[in-house]
Amino acid sequence: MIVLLLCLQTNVLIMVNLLSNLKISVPDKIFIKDPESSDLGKRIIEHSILLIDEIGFDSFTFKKLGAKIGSNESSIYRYFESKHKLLLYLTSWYWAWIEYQMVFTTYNIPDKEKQLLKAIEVLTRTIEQDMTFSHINEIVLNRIIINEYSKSYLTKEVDSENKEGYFEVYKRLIKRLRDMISKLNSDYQYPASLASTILEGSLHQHFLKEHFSSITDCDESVTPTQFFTNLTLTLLNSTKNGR
Amino acid sequence: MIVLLLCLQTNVLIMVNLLSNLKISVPDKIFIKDPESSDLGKRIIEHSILLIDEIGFDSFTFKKLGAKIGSNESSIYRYFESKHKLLLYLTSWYWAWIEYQMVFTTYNIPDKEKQLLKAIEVLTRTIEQDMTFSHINEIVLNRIIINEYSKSYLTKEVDSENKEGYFEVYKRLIKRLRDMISKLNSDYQYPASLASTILEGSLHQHFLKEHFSSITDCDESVTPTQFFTNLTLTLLNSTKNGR
DNA sequence: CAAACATAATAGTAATACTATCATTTTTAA
DNA sequence: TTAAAAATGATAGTATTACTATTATGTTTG
Repeated sequence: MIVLLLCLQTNVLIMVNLLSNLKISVPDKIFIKDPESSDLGKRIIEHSILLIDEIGFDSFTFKKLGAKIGSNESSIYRYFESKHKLLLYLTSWYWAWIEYQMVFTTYNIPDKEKQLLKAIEVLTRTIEQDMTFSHINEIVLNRIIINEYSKSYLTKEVDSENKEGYFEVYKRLIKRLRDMISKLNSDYQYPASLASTILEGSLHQHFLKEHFSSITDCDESVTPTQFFTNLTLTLLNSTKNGR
Repeated sequence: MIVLLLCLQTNVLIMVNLLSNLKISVPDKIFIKDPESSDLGKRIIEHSILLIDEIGFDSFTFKKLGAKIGSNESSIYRYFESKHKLLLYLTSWYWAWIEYQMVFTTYNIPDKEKQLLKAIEVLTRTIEQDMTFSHINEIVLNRIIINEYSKSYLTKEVDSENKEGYFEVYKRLIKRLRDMISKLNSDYQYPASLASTILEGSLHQHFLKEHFSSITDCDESVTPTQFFTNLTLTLLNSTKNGR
């Protein structure tokens, strides 16, 4: 047990070190000025995460954020043209961070099934450890993704924004998962739908656990990871070799 | 083929007749004044569906709706205290209508598996036939559910609104599906999570089909119904009798 | 036919989601 | 070192939103 904890801790430390030299890359059309390029920019990101978590995205405004960081509304508009773009930035950052973890932790696993299970774990788990390698609090950001992510694409502008590449990171992540599914069982007919269902469904189960507990089996003892691991393994094993 | 079409047609007709005597019941705390009780109320519902579909819920306002139906903003406020409550009304109505169809079409099916499959079909299919038994266009309302439903519960007020009973219809529908799952296979460990995943996941696959086709297998020839039917049957058959 | 009720018209408010302009401070480059 | 450039701050302004309140007008019904 202690060994396991040490391993986990070590893994986290390795990632923190790697990431402090790496920069999570977000499509640059999302922002006017890169928030990573200045102190004010970083404060905007740091405190927008905290404020959106606190009051919800719908009540969040640049004016309130300005007040919180002792800066001016008009200065924030020099980084993001709207609060919607800021949400796109935060979600792209989050998915790029998850993608990084997924690729990193599955890279050297030769067994395809174990690899897929590890990927599902990374994608569906509750974020409990703040990597603190930066100004971004990943635990809080994870809550924002659960509560607000859908709002980033459930808009009338989704098609034009998709063409601009604003959802590339998310789609790439799902395609990686889809490819792992297909590699494990090339007979399974719906790898992309399964992959997108795992990602979106996991966010949904986390939400239900908090707010509509009567329509989920997930609670303190059962995790969305267990539900989707069981689901995926059962699906892929039973269709293997035309069984 | 002709017989099948006639059967479908007949079923629809039976339902239209039944429903013209029945009233879809929506929790009455959602509205100030029942929109079914007056001509203006019905016009509010009819045209709010069309206008939300046209410009999206985010751009929708009571002022614009008033202009569209030749009525006054202030009159609409006598029916609903906010556009959020109107969305809750529309979604509750929709789920109650789906629930009615599900209960109706599965009632006399003795085979549990066939019954569950029928239920999944009703819950996940594209609405293609407008029942036109009323002022409500179900095809358009279905599109609204796909594009806007999440916004009705992804709010800071979700817990208090849940206590008020605003999501009862939706939860009841999922519980019905969960019970059918459990009846078919009592060994399966996650009947509620599977049921909620089918409902939410189906809306999501319909959305992906329209806007992010690269991360779904659903298209003109593959339906969300097929994906979730295959998924459910495989899951429930493989865990049956501890297999 | 009068009271009750429904709807319409108008006005008003605080907040939102910005844009524009100009002043001040900080950084950088010659 | 100093001047220009860049970043930030302060202020003001606009159209719209999401309502509330009041009063007027039309319509039903007992």
